[in-house]
Amino acid sequence: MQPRTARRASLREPNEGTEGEVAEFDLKDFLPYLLNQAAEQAGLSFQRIYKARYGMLRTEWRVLFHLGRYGPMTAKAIGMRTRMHKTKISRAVSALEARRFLTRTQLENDRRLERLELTAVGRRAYGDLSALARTHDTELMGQFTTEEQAVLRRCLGRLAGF
Amino acid sequence: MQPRTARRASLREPNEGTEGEVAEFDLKDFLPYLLNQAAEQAGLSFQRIYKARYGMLRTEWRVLFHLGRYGPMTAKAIGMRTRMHKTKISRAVSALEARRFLTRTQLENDRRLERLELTAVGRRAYGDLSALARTHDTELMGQFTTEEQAVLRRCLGRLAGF
DNA sequence: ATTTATTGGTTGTAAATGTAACTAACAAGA
DNA sequence: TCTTGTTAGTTACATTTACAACCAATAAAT
Repeated sequence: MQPRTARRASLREPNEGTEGEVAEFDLKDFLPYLLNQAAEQAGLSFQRIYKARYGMLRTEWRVLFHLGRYGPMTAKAIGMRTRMHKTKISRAVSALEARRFLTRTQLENDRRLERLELTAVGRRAYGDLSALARTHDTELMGQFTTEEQAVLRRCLGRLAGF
Repeated sequence: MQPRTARRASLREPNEGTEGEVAEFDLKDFLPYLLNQAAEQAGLSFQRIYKARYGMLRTEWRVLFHLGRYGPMTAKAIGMRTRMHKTKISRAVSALEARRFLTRTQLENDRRLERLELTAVGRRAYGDLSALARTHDTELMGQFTTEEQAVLRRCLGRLAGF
């Protein structure tokens, strides 16, 4: 059920300008793609650490980090800082609570809110992971010059909307 | 069931050095986080386009792009170029085939392989989307100076492992 | 030839995510 | 007070993804 001539399909015919004319641009030149690939690669080794060491998800690590770095706050506050969706936060908080990394306390003045606060265990995990994060960051950045680092941070911050 | 004194929990006590000493570093300074946020933001508007206009997923857009840009090739070849896992590619190819964006042809010399090739419809979608992608890229990059753009591309490429 | 390994690709299942609908608490208006 | 509307957070369900097991074709080894 194949075309009669076994025409050994040529798999590399570079296909210039499908629609007719313009200079082709590569996927590697497409900023969103580049960013995605870079983010994926850069996050990988650290992701493995908090996953293996504490069985944590990225969302959980982020929540832990926020509470460790900025002190007790509500889920809503975390949401505003990280732009994580509230359902993600809700689940991350539940998971962290289940592992005794944090406690919730309903606020008296508004019982919809709860103050989230790390336990001693949670603080220890935060200390451990944030130190590793810093190291990881230093390693990643180490391959660039000081100027490159500055540009990189500035541009990424801008793109991220900070 | 609350502590006796309604101690109006203070939600902002900046928490200096949980473990004791070191200068704190912010999540915004953590490269993987920055990259993720930037990638998410940068991809958003374009993602909406291919989703709304062609009901496509990111994986599908990538496969479409590869075939459109580099011509017919096997799933394996796409995998090597994009570092997408083979299951993702497999499903993306199925979806694109179902929508008549591509055809598969078993290769004669090795019947495990199939040559994937865009149909006219697929090529039209590719033309449309890649033009939009280029525009989107230009807009994103437009906010930076030429030097910044160069640095950004170089650093991201390095981080991505290209 | 007949195992044995490898490779390209698919499928099944569990985990993770997005989205919408929901609950409870507060707030405003009448 | 009694709607009506908002807000913080949770839950349910559908979609995506990850990971492992799988199948069929080829290649290598005996």
